Amino acid sequence: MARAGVTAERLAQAAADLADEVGFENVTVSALARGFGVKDASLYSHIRNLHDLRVRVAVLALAELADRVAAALAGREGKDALVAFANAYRTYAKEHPGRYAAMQVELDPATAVSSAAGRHAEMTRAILRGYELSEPDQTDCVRLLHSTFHGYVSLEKVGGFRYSPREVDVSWSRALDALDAVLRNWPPA
Amino acid sequence: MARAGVTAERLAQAAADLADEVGFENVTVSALARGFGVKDASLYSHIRNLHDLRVRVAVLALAELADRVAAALAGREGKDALVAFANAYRTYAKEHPGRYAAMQVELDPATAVSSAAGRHAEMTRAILRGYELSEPDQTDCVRLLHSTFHGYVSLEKVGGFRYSPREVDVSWSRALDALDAVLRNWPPA
DNA sequence: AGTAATAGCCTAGAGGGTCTAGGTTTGAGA
DNA sequence: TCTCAAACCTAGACCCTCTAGGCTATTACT
Repeated sequence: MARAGVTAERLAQAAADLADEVGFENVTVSALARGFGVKDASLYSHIRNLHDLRVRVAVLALAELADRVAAALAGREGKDALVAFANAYRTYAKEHPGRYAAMQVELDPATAVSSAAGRHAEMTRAILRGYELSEPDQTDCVRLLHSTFHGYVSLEKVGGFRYSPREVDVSWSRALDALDAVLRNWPPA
Repeated sequence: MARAGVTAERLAQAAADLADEVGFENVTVSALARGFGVKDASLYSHIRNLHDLRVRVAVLALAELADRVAAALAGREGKDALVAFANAYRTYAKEHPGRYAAMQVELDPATAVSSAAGRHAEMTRAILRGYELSEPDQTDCVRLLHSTFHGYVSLEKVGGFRYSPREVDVSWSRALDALDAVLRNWPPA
């Protein structure tokens, strides 16, 4: 019988696609094996276990998102850059809910360092260059921005904003206005 | 043989405690049944299924947190109130990681309405009364605040802030300063 | 007090998932 | 052509969810 040609990379890709379809929590090694026309046990020569698979999806998603954000950021600065970053982030989360959920798995330090997480931090810092901020304010701002983006996207997904007629997109762009304002006028410690 | 005295409420309580111990995702009907000295199948006369159990934990956590926030808010206004709310939120999330995770399950509209979610929204609006904001800005602010709180707490938990020496508590209080500033000076549309 | 109804608990078991141990096939290079 | 490691397999242990159907303790009513 012909080989299915499974590799860890293909598994991660397939798992990511499946996650976007059925939800990150519902991705199973079994379902993946079925997809490749192979027995469950076979996959364990490519991945250590389910957690390992999930981490691979997280790393993949982190890199994909970093690429998108980098593209969105090209040639922009100041508020333009802020808005481009934020929208790239939110759009990715909406288009790839499973991948986005994967990004929330806790990575062990080694994996985190070798992942695209550093690029995300760098790019956020790049935005802040338009705002005349120095350390440690910069770090505080990076944390605030990331928190707000993630929080908004994540509450939007679980339906936390459904109980007001106010359009979610409008609130989002007002939130970006507010972030821009606070970065331009960062309060002294 | 004596009855174990299982009720849906006790199950939700036990599930919440277990969630804080082993993580919300790892709460199983089986483990719960073992805790009560009862067979798995017996629990299904009290809960519909695992999802139902999780929703009950979410509702429980929502109510508990609302109580805490209400207590923290009593007699405060303006920035004091903002900080008290935020800290009550973050403290609860840290003390009860499992319960906090439960709060992120998607509730169907009926459950959401009958839950304490409304109280949370009301209390956030109460804070904003110290800031001279009217609709629809108020709704935008509620969303921004909630997003930032949730985002920060949630990134902190998965270790997103571990890669800078800057103390997480300090960044947090600077974020609250920033939110206060932006609420006092909410940018026009 | 006697009885009927109900709620709480049980056994049995189907079905699906993770993961290990150990065996067989395949393909690429010596 | 032979070798050997990688890719895949079977078998099976173990845990989990949830249904069906049955027994029993408690409660509620006559």
